[in-house]
Amino acid sequence: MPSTRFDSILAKKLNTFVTLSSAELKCLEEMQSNVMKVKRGRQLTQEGQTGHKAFVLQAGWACSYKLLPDGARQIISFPIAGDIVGLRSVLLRTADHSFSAVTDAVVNPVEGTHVMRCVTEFPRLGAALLWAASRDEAMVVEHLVGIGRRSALERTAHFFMELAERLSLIGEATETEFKCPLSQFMLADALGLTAIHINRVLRQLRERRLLTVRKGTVAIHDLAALRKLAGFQGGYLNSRG
Amino acid sequence: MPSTRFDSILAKKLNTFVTLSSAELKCLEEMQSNVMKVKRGRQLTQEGQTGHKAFVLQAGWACSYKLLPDGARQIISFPIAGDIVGLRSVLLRTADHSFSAVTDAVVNPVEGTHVMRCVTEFPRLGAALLWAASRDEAMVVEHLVGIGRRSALERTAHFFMELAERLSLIGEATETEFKCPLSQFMLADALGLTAIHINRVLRQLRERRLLTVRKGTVAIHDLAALRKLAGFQGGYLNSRG
DNA sequence: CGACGCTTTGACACAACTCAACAACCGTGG
DNA sequence: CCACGGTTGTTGAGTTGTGTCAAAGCGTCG
Repeated sequence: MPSTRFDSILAKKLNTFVTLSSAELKCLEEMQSNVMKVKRGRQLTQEGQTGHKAFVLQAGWACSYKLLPDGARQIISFPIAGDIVGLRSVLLRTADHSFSAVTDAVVNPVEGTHVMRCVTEFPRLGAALLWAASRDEAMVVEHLVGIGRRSALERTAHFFMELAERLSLIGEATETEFKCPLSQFMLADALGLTAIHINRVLRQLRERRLLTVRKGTVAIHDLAALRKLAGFQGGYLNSRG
Repeated sequence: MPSTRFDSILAKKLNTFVTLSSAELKCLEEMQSNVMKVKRGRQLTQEGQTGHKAFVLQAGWACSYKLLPDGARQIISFPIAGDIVGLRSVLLRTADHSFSAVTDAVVNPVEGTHVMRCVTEFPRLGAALLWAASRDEAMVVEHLVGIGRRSALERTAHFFMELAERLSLIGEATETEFKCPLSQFMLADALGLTAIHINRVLRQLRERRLLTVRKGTVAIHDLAALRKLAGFQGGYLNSRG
């Protein structure tokens, strides 16, 4: 049994998919040896940039997004601790999205070549990373479905359900509550809405006694009703699918 | 120089990313040895299904989509010849989307385990497949941005620009025209709109002398204006980034 | 204390949806 | 060959969800 005391949060996550050998764990930890603290709001990757790194997020919140010519922003995802960002951009030669810290955060920059070496040397580790990437992609797809075919209310409910589940998997959420440092502007840019409309939606969720957002924490009042409203099927989030 | 006469369309595509050795090509062709004809409308993968295969599309059009409880449908993508479908579902144990043939089509079912073997035995081939997967994901992201932040008109223009580029890469489109067997209902479900509204948008594109869709073929009248309207940056589609 | 960022609310505008009807097309079978 | 039914496309009128503009409340931090 490999040591667990010094496992990174990423290792814990991948371990739910396949149990990694100590050699594989060692490789994974080496990959994350380079630590970097970043201030909130700091941009780490710029869309269109080449010669970039991937990042493992150790602590804090981040967001990946694209900007349009008219200044509009679409947020793709909110990576949290244990998530990998920019793996895709390593394969395509040029980053297809930007990436910023939402809160003060800790990240590990990783060279693309380093990742490739790990993957070819330890195929099982490669498979685990692929699984994580697939999970991320499934989240983007679910996001697409939400924006395309769910009402603002359903979409917002779904967003918080997914977030709750993800945070709970890393022990940062209970059944009834979790921290969430996202402003209504960010929620709006993620959900394809206006900050003003998000505000109205949040009020409705509050008045229906489903969910309250206040001072950076989300309180869930009626989980069952929320899941029903959102049509939430969390199967794509954990490895036991 | 490896033979090109018997290369599959997938091999051609991957070859633009890295030049494959004959051993790698052989492995790739073996992967595609299992041929299967499917009638239009036929569903090949069902969301939630486990123990599924991936598919390489050789000819014809397909679509991958998700259905919502209320019967609404969101189309994720329209795979065309040379595209791989369902790779992600192989990693996650359960398919996260459905997959149907839009026209009569020819596909190669591929076992997930077979893919994994190819990847571990030929890392460069694995990298090439990863590149293709990254490209597909970038398309989904761009799709998300469109639905979230572009108007119906811009979004539709962008959709056709991307399609034109993809088809042109496999030699199925000229600068001014290509075949497109998608009904307005499908366009609607892809673009997060109503068929009725798509119809109005298409009329507008026609009246502005930008693009005409008629009888399954799309005629492009003003490429430059369309790209500008759509804010189209096709960099994510080809391997020269 | 003022300034700034974020939230909240109201009144109004507009893009996209719904409902309804009809026209064009296509494959099928008589 | 034509008649037919079903699918797809087209158009109009009216509705609604979400965006826009404007203003005020609230917290926090310097």
